[in-house]
Amino acid sequence: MDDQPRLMHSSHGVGMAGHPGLAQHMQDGTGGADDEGRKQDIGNILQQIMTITDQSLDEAQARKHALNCHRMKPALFNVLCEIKEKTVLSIRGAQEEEPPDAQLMRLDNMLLAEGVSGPEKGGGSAAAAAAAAAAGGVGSDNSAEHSDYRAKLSQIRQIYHTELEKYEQACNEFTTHVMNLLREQSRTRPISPKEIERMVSIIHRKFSSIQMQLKQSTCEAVMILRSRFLDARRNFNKQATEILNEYFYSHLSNPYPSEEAKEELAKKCSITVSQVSNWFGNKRIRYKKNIGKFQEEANMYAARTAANATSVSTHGSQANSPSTPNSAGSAGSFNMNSGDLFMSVQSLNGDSYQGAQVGANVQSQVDTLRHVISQTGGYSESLAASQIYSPQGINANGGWQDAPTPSSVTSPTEGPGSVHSDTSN
DNA sequence: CCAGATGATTTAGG
DNA sequence: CCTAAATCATCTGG
Repeated sequence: MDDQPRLMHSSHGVGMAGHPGLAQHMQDGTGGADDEGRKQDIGNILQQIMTITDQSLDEAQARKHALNCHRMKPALFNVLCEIKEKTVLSIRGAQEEEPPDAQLMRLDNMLLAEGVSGPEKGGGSAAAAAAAAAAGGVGSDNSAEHSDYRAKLSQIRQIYHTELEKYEQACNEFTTHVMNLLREQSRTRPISPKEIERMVSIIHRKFSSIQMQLKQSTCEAVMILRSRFLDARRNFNKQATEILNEYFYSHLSNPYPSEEAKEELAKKCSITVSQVSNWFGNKRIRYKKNIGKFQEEANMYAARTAANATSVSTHGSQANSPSTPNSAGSAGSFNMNSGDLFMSVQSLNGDSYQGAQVGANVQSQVDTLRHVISQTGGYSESLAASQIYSPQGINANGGWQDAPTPSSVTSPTEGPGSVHSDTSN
């Protein structure tokens, strides 16, 4: 007798832990003579409950059937329904519609963007390529490197999909199982369809939280992969850098590519326009900061473009041989930035003055030539006097930006007529 | 490990 | 929006 409570709380979770009220009610029955008998009944019931798991299915079924056919059953059922309605409503009230999880959406978006959760077929390589392009692009020469990335990515994708499928399947199985169970039980206890729905949504929530973990770890894996394979090679490939540098040094007087020019460069380098912008932004600032450091580079590109643009007057004999770029002198003059030796190119530029369409070409060549000239020691001396070189736009207080008004500076040589020399592009 | 290089991002100004 | 400038985050070579 006094081991009943122990029984109640022990074993199999079949006990009445969930219904303390019931137990209480049973025990605080009216005292008196029949108390003993009542306890006996309760003991029997509990005993039955405790052994319920030991029963065979048939037995249980039979018992259930017996219960269903009990004459008092409908009445009892109604009472249960009534009680339930009261309690369930309060529960329902607390039940919130789950707002779409922002975190989950972010993960989903990312997986989609990475091509992990996208369409299975073809999505793989295409998405990988897209990701690659987005990640910094890269041109032709490293497609081999990307195959590795792609392989790993598709591996991740495969794992992700199988896991996801497994989860989904498990979820569905479990859901149908629970639903069947509930439906079955609804014959003996009141269960509204709403409740089933709620149960299902709870199950789904649980499973989706598991899915979220899966997505999260997949995202992490992809991120790691990316940083390993793509971001790691955030250096643009050599060719791209070359193209950009070429443009930069051949437009040194005004290294601000227009939108179209940016697009063109982006296309040529297979990078994005904003990457082109970034590159030029960085280049300008870094060039300006330490012009001396870039001399060698400048010479190289200047020489190259000058060589390419042969048709111009300045035979490349000197230009073609960058020689030792060690022109400390010119570097010095670059650095000094005193501001007054700028715009002097106008004399050269005079030719282009008449035709806007030629202007751009000429200007760029002037730029490159200026550098070649500044570099090739011999010239620099003679021409330095005539202030040919020095990055024209760069004055003491800074950038190319405020350069275009030569009148503001001491340029006694020319009239303001030929001003807009660097309105190339 | 460090310093330098380099692409990206942030901040502030126009 | 674009830019300059500062700064961050990584990668790289010594």
